[in-house]
Amino acid sequence: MANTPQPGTRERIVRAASLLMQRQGYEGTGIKQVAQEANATLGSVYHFFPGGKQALGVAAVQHADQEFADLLTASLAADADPAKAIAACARALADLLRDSDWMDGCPISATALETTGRVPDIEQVVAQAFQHWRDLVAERLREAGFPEGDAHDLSVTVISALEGAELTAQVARSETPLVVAGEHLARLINSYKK
Amino acid sequence: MANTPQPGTRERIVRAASLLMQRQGYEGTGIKQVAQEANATLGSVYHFFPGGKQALGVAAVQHADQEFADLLTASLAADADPAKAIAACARALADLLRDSDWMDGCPISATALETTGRVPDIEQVVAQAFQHWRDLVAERLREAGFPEGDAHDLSVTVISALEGAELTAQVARSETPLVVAGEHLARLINSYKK
DNA sequence: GTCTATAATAGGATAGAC
DNA sequence: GTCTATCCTATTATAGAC
Repeated sequence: MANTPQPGTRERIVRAASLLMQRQGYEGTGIKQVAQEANATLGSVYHFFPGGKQALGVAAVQHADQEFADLLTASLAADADPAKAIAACARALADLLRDSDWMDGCPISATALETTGRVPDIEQVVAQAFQHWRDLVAERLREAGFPEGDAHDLSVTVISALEGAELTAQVARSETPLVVAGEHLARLINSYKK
Repeated sequence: MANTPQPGTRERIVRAASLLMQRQGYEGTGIKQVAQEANATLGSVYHFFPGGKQALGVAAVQHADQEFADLLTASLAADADPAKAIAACARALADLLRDSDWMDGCPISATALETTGRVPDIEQVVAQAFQHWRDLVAERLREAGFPEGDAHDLSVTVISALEGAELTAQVARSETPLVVAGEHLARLINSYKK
């Protein structure tokens, strides 16, 4: 079902770049390190990404975009009540964070903050990723009967709050911020119900 | 009243480092660039910070910690209703962000994400800063009559949500995420009232 | 305390053989 | 497509004159 036969070189490079940039940021990640982690050579990296580090950053962010979108889609579909689904999503993120020994937070936050206003190509795909995630939440809320305006505003806050809670949880090395944010978001969503 | 007679060299260096790391992150900021922006020489930077870049990063984060704590304290004191005060704080952050042409978001987020789990000295002062900010919010909520448990949980979510909304607003180049987060936080806080 | 010069290393990127 | 070698620049950090 899943499409993971054996990742080709290009895909290994993108995955390694995405993981390293998640953990160390864009500036903190070297192309040579990416090649090493991907079991590829520097020549292969530049073969697939003639645009250099920026092009690699763009691909890494797009990869992470889809990865988190998949997690979000699965979380949102797991419960008929979107409020409960989002609280469960926050707990799932807390589990992933703890299980990675607090290394794997939001896959694009670090890159986003380092490049915003300075690397237009990356800035753009980062903005698209956030919009993508908000759209998934908004659509789920509309499906559940929330009016358009409420669904939009809540989707903005849901993604913002999850971002901030993940950062906070990572820095504090504690699941609490994510768990509490999930509960508060559910409460907020329920306060708009009907 | 304010204590700004003429900043000495050390203070100019710390301020420049804090501003540059806010905008470009820790990894993206060079010591030479800090020296240049501070109108100091490389020798002066290493004179005041023999610990090198890490020591400079620690000082920059501590400076930003106090800076944001001052803004937060002023915002929280500006309204008798803490819910309204926090919504106003979010709007104030949106104004600052827009007025800086979306350059000046949270002063420590980028550094936090790049160094967490990798640079213990910086990780520690980042964690202290977040705790400091949460404490200010929690104390204000307790003052306003919220029970200890609610005040604690709400303070965690308030700082998390402001962090996430600032990141989101910066990336989207829009005040909306911060304004909406402020309104949602006020609504959440009011739902615990009494 | 300040300045310049420089060491030592790592970074992004390219060339060309295979 | 893959690999190695290399160029060029920037980076952190140090030395020592003033």
